[in-house]
Amino acid sequence: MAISAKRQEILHAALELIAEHGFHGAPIASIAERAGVGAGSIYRYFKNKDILITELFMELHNKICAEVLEGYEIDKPLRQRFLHLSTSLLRYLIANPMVFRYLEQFHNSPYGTAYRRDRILGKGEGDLYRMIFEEGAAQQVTKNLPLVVLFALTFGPLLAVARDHILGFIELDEPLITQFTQACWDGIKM
Amino acid sequence: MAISAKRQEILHAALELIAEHGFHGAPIASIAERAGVGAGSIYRYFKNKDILITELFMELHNKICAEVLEGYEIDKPLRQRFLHLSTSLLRYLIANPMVFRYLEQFHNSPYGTAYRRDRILGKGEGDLYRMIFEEGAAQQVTKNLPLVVLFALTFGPLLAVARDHILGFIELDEPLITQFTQACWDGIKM
Amino acid sequence: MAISAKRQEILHAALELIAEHGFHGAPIASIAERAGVGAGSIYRYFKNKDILITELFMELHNKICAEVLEGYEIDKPLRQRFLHLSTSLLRYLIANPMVFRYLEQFHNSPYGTAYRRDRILGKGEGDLYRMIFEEGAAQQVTKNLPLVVLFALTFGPLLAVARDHILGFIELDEPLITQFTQACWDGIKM
Amino acid sequence: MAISAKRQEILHAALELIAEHGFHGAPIASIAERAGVGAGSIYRYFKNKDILITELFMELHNKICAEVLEGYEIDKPLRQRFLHLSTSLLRYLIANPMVFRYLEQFHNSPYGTAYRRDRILGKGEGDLYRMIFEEGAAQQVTKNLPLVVLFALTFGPLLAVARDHILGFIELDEPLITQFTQACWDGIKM
DNA sequence: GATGAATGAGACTTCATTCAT
DNA sequence: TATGAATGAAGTCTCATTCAT
Repeated sequence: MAISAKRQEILHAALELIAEHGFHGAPIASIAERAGVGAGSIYRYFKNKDILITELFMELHNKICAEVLEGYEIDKPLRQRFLHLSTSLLRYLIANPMVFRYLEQFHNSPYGTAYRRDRILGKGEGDLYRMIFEEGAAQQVTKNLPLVVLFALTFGPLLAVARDHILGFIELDEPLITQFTQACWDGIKM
Repeated sequence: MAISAKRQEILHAALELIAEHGFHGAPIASIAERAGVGAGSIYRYFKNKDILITELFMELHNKICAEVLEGYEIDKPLRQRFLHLSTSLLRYLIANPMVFRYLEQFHNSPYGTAYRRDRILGKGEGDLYRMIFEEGAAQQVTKNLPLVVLFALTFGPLLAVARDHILGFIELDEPLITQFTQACWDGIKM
Repeated sequence: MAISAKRQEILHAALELIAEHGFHGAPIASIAERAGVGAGSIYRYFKNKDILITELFMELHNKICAEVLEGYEIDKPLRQRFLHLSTSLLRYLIANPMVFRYLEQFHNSPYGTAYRRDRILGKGEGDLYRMIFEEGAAQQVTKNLPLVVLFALTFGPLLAVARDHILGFIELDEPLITQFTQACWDGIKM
Repeated sequence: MAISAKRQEILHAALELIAEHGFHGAPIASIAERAGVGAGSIYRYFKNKDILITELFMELHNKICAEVLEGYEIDKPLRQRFLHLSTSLLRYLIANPMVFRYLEQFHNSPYGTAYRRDRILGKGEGDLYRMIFEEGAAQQVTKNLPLVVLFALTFGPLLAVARDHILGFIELDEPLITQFTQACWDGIKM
């Protein structure tokens, strides 16, 4: 197995176990077993469990940002840009339920606390949303509310609906995704 | 100490510790110490830790339902009823940050998974929202979307904004609460 | 078993194992087994292994100081006081070989490093020796050398000869003890 | 790098690490890193860690013996020979603190136990001392005590004072070294 | 020959739960 | 009834040693 393949194997095993059973259900021994490596080997790739967990988060985060940027056109109208971002994000999350559940676990844990503020501050894909909200406020297209509130009106429903889809409470097909993201836009538009 | 006072003491201690430090930071020994009882005594009131945690959730849940119902008038217009429920709920959560954080911990843990479906099925205060959405759809006042999606459009932003307030990212005052709940209504209204 | 009896049992087990096999040969599990308690129980009496080891040292140290003071008469001539202390100490060490070997392990470990300076500074029985050396220098009875050197001339041979006795290289009987301590006195006297 | 240069590199790295941090602070990986070789390579030169440690001891021991013999004149008077040996040994130890600390670590570990008897039996430089003590007893110049006791009276203070110097509790300069070794002689002379 | 990735036994420590007092 | 000491399974991490490259 190539050197970096093993690292990915470990990250993948951690992703699956944590997504499925939470942090409690993912002891190092289980991660190692599922990854097909010895328990001690994990420590060659990650200094400790915290770092494994945090690096996994960062990889997933980067992946999502890249995904959402795909096809994003910065000179389109605000509404269209908003819908593009939200639709892409939602599609990605429900297509990758493990990623979604991992991120949920992560943000609701001591590990993730430090990274919550980042989202607010607009690291990553948040920055694109922030630009939309700021332009929107200037042009009186979106509501003149604090950024934090607009983020809540955007990500709150999106994550909730993704969760419900993944838990099987609803089946989000393309028409529904479209209707849903437009409803989100209704929430923030002037 | 009266028998049921001691039970409340234990629940309160658990609430505080779990809200503040998560489940990891709330071993039985600490809960007992903060409650001012012996560790063994907890097992007189609760068969095991899981049950303590679940019963605490149910008590908080009931408390919230009762709180939200306060002043609820079923024959007011849909919009007004929606705003009443959402405003009350949001006010309660930010006035009781420990409750909020406990519920977050709970829902993002193996314990809470089983109870997520309940919300969807309309146990508790969800039932009132459900009636609003169903009436709204019939009268073409609210969007004709699946209930689950409407729930997401309602609770998603509300919980997100409550979290941001509690984490100190924003200060929700009355005017902002009003603007915010109206924005939520904008999301679901036709 | 009385509460404090169990603590003593643990200390005794640690003493034996460490004296016999060194720190490497005394994992918590073995100490617990020899003490006849569960491994976890040790942590009820000692916050961690370091503290167990340090507290054991302090108990032994205090015991030795008490032992050596037995019958010590501060108004006797310097030589007699020196011989009393040294003889008592040597007798105690060879009568309690485990104690001796524990102290040797302790002083030659990261734990003990911090306590070496104490001896120099005259904590414990060292203080009595220090008084002898200072009076001796003033009266021109003992050599006018730095305290540290006089300590080395006193404790160095004493510990060496105790070790050899315990390892079976020599059998120290009373006459030999007497001759030996007098030789030590010869080393420091003017 | 010549084959035996690599072996020396490994021994030197082990010496430094063990002297500085004890056996706990000298895992094979660290020794290899400091020696500039791969971890596995160490096993080409030494069957296992125990043997590396033991061989290092033997090299140091031989070095010391050679050093002490330098300028030793077997037909000088006993006192002069004693002072020569002790002064040389002490000078060497305080000039090579790593060597001293390694030897201390070694002797106070499971590795070293087996080698303590050797010293008593007069391997190495001990043999020269033994001759002095035996001649001294015959000529009634030194005390008529068991060899083991005379060794203790000689090496005990010497090692103690070397340790104190290395730990910084005292600064041994030439005059002090002279005074000190004479005091040792006072301890063993008739 | 040399390397260093891989291994897994074993170390310390925590904690839910039991039970004698 | 209430207590809290006792337990031991389970978790994280280290490290001597091996072996494929």
